[in-house]
Amino acid sequence: MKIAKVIVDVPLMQTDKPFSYVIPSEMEELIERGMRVHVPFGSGNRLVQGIVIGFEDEELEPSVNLKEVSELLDVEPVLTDEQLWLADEMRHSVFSYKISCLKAMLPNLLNSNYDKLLKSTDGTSVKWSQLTEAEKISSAKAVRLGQLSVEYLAKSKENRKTEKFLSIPDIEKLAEFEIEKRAKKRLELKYFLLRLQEEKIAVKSLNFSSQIIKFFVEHDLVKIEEVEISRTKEKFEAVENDSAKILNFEQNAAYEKIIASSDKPFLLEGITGSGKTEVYLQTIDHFLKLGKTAIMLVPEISLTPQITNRFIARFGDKVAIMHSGLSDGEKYDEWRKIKSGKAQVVVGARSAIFAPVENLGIIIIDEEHETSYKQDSSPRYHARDIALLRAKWHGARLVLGSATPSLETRARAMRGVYELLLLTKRANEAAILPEIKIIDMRSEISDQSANFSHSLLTKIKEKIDKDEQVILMLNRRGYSSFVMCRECGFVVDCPNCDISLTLHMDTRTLNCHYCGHVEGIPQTCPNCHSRKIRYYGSGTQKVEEELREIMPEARVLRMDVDTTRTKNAHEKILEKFGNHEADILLGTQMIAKGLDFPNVTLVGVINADTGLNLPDFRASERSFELLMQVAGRAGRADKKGEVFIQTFNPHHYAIEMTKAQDYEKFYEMEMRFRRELSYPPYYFTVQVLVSHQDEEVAIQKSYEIAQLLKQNLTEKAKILGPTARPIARTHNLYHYQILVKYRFEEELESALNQVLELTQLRDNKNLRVLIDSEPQNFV
DNA sequence: AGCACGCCGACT
DNA sequence: GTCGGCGTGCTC
Repeated sequence: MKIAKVIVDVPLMQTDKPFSYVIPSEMEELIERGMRVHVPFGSGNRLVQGIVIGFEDEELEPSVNLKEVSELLDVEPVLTDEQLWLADEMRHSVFSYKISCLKAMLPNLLNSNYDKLLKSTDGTSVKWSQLTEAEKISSAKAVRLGQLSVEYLAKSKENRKTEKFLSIPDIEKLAEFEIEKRAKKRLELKYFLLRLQEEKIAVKSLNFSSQIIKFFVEHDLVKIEEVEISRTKEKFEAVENDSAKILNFEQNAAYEKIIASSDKPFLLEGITGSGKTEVYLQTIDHFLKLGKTAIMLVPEISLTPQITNRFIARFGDKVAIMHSGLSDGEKYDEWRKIKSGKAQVVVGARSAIFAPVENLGIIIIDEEHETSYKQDSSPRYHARDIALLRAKWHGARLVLGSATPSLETRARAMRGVYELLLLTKRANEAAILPEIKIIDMRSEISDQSANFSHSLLTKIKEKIDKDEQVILMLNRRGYSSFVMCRECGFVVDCPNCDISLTLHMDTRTLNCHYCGHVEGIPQTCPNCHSRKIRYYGSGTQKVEEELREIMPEARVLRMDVDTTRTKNAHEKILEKFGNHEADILLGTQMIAKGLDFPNVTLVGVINADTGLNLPDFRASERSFELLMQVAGRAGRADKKGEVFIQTFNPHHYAIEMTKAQDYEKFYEMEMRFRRELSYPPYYFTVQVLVSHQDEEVAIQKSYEIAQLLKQNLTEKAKILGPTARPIARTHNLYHYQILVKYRFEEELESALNQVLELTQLRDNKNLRVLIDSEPQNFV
């Protein structure tokens, strides 16, 4: 008797282990590791989805009565052996359920309901769900033999995009077929088809009515087939081809080293404009030529057409793009394209690291310092860790690229764990580094404006007069707009969370960013009933208003969460700005990344400080990275760029090092500080977050947990807290956190698992415990 | 999560 | 006497 070990889709601690099911004999030769199944689960035998992770020949515990697998959901495995292994490896660090790890690797569509369409070579097709059990088995065998092809079908129609194509099975027959002279349209189509060069033509591109075409179909003169088309296809057609550029000496040295050895990962550290992307493109090309595949990770926020088009231009339809803007159906299309081997280059955000490519040659993580590579919900994996595992499995290269590497990465490069490759020159040698000016807002507050210094305003005017463009960044971290009464100072707070509500001008509502609570904007102060209640939209909106008042002649484009909510809004704004339909692009962080507008000669940072004083040991690092990055937007072509940074902390080292554009010095200073305070990269960190409705319970339990950790860890581990979270209450829960700093703790994993076990006790029913290894955000 | 088993209160 | 309250515990 053959038995399947199945991980069921019931994300709970008690069910987080393989369950054994008997494989019905007719399924025996079809079932494989990595396939999805339906199995009866629990006393009610409700059907749940599960993933087969292995087999046993004998049942290990004959005492338990095994049930049978009800249904095989796949004809070929949706998860590879490598992915099953990745899930096992991941689990040591993410403290999540195995099923969650597995599901993170599948497109959403496969995690929900869908059907399969079996297509035979003669064009007929049948839905899997309509087959009898016996037919299912014979069909599956036919798929194996290549007699049938299979297509997954979402239950909801809009997930699939097809187009009808026409082909001519027998041109002779068509030529000989007589059509009456008075049937002018039919004759027209006949001659059109006879002159046709292409093998297939899209029906919609023909200028003939469906009636006419139907006549040809009925006489077997033409064949119509419905072809699923990739939703992203249009994009490929619009991009012009591009070929490799000549590398400069440094770029070439980096290229040679990367292709030469896979001993250790590379850190490609190159200043803005040094041509990292060209190195990526050429190394990828090298591996493609060897018949291998590539994964290129880019932060979600920079996954703009400007970036993706460079890959499409170079590699054409070998590229699959994966980002969160795609619908489930589109993501699924791309996944299939990769899985089938049609795409060999995957460009995508964090989750693209799981792309089902085989024969991986190289993984590149651009802007490796970006925190978005760490998922901030379960499973809390870091794409870099997954990349290391995959590179190991495939013997592939791993390249981490950045102008401002994270301290962790750079420190590893210094210790020789990674090989450091430096690009110190701009690829376009004419381009010079921008000049950065720090404006001390303590002495320069303009009487005209609350946000602009006199010198920045003057400079903006000067640039606009010269017909050059300006980018203005408002640092929104730790700062959002709220409604306040001018009379009594009352601020509207969220009833569930200890935080003020954020104003959304587009929907005219007050929203809580934590629990999603929404309410209307009050007309009078709820506290003192004064009418002097004032508000502004997003910070950017307020700045925009000010700008319009001071400089009515300037054309301003605003880019923030409010203006980019709709699909493609992002792209449209950038396109407009690129066409010089505006003089000023005003936005939040999202404008700092990867944009390249040659006509931009001034970058202004309105408020450099907001991120600086956050209660997060990475606050300086983040600010420095962001400022360096936004500074890089100025003067990328032959025009010289200028950068104005407004700050109330002009002597903060993150600001001073930005002015000097000196990563090395910043690295040194920041490392010293991290060493003194025992933070990464000198120590590893893990955070335990304890939440409960009752604050007393939350406090008490978090002390218990801290105690448990102390008992199980060595004296060298440093346990901070428990302390209340910066926002102590959200969703009506009180949050307390414990931070463990450690170097070598063999018992850490088991101690943390013990903490999780605690939550299983009945008196801890309402206690929520989250474990986050190497947390990236403390606010 | 679901679902059943189980052991106490107010009802035809 | 019994219907049903939801506390407790298990799921191959």
